[in-house]
Amino acid sequence: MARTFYLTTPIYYVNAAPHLGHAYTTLIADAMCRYRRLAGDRVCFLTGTDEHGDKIAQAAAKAGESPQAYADRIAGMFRETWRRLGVTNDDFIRTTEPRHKTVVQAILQKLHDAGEIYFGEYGGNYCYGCERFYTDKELVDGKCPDHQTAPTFIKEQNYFFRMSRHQEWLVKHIESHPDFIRPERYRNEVLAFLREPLEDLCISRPKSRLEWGIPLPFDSNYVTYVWFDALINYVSALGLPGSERVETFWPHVQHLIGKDILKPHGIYWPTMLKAAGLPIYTHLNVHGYWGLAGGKMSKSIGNVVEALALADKYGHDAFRYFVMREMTFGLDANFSEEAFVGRLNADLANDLGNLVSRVTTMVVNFAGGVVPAAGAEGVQEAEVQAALEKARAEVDAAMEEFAFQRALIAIWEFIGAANRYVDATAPWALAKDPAKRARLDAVLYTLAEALRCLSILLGAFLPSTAERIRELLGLSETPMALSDLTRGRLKPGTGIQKAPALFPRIESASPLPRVGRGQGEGGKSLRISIDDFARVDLRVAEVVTAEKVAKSKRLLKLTVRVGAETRTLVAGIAEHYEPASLVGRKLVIVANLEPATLMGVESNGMVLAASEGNDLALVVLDRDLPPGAKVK
RNA sequence: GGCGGUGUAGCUCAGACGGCAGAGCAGGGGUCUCAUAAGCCCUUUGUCGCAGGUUCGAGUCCUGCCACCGCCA
Repeated sequence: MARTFYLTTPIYYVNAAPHLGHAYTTLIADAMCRYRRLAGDRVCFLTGTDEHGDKIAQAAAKAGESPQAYADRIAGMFRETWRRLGVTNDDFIRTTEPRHKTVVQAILQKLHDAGEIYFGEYGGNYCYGCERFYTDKELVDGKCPDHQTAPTFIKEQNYFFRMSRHQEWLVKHIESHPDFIRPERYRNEVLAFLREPLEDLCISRPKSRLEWGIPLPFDSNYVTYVWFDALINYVSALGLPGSERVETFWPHVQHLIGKDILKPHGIYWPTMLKAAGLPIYTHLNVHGYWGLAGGKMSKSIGNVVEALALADKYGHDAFRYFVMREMTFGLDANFSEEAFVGRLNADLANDLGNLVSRVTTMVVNFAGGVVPAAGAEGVQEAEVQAALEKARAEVDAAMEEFAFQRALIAIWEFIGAANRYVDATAPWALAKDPAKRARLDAVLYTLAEALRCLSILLGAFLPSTAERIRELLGLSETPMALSDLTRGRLKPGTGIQKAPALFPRIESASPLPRVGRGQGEGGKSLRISIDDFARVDLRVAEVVTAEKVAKSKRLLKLTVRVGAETRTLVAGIAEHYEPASLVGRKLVIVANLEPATLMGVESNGMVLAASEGNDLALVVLDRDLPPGAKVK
């Protein structure tokens, strides 16, 4: 039974570039919508940008741009990021678009006509940074607790939304709909907040103070408060209330947000909808934060923007997998490059990638690259089938409640079952005995089928990988659907290609000895020849000058003498060495490295240093030698 | 200050109704050779934050304390 499904991400405030937090929200929304499409549902997936308010006007002024030009630029970055990551949003709403303004004004007028809005006076300490008033009690030493700046006393008349009158039914609604706000911890938080009397909500800003907003339809001296404007995007993207798309999708809307914006979505928004005579959303799904410090080791990932850059470094599907597998929906999680690479190697390369690789190779080697006849099914095939059905049911249940982590664990249990099936049936042994041809065919058919089903199960989570698996199976033209998750859809005779590594293992940058496993045998491995090593020109270099690179925490700019030559290089050691302490010291550098520009400084070489966790030590000579001496 | 959450193996975390402490990763051993030094099998480790209490029996219930986090003020 096809359902209608409308999912929104928050619209992202354009005062910052897209980062890990934005990406997580958007990618899980994408996975959810892809999954619903695979299930055959009618889906609308919305994201966009929030572009009004003081902060934007100020950021634009700082950048020397008009607010609109500034918003255009940042909104473009979001659009481009989602395109690059393969996000399948159906629409992208911007609060500066005419279609949005029209709906905001229509709703404001309706509320005004219905007596939900009144004109009143308010005076208080206003912090421009926070875009809000503070009570005397909240100020610390008379200053804004966030910005440490003195607030400005402002007395002004404004329009207020009678939010207080909706408190009672909102509490009842939340109590009678246990999964209205989920997970439960956030529902409790909203209910706790609602134990106190709800105040009316100021929904306007005088134009004398702020022009960058949507004018109130009933008073041109005021613009709409940014939150009131922003929330309405969820409706305005569909059209005016009463229009066809609103009628179709709005009754099924679910929102997805981070816990930082729980209050506007859990309290303001339902009361606004109720007052405007629109249906209340069906679910508010709230996720936690990504921590970057979270332990000892994530120095390599300085900030949330760099964390997002790892998507390009290691692959978009790997990134999707990591964020969905690592965070329990609703709780906080930690992001580190180390954990990312760990997941990539253990789950994607070893389990999934290797399964695809071994199966396709066997079909090519043992069956001439063609899907063989299905043959008879025995106990072992029944086990694979049971594992598939279990995974499918679990994924389905998990996706009902945004439990992406559980869905992926379930899929990986199926991958494990398929890997065990390979070992248990040992096709390479069957291939040696012509009398076992039929059995071999049955095994290879079962495995090819497993890959086909896997491509569907993965379709919502690792879209490119799913597509690549289907290409190998000659199914790139066949649309994916959950309804095809039954044995027997793959036609015998279909040509199968040998798979290149879907997820090459990322070997650790630090040359830790991998002892205890396999003993090497000199294979293809990590080892290099003496000639390989000779290509690296290591030299002794004497530090002539050292200074910090402006605006960088970690980088030092060094001038060094290497033989007769003096060159500049940049080293990420500022957190461990004072510039002055380095002058005159002899270090070891890689002298024939391609030049690179770091923070605007061209670096011609690399300083060698050992590091472990947060500790770092430069490589130095234990006896004096002249600069330029070769190290080998 | 009030309310709530969390604290379980080296790491990340599961553990409705109280009944002999679990998974994945990492580590150790073994095995196969189709495969990405991958797979598969076996395997070590825990004062379950601390201190009391209820109980025949408590990560699991109660009380107090400690640490960290969140919401509110």
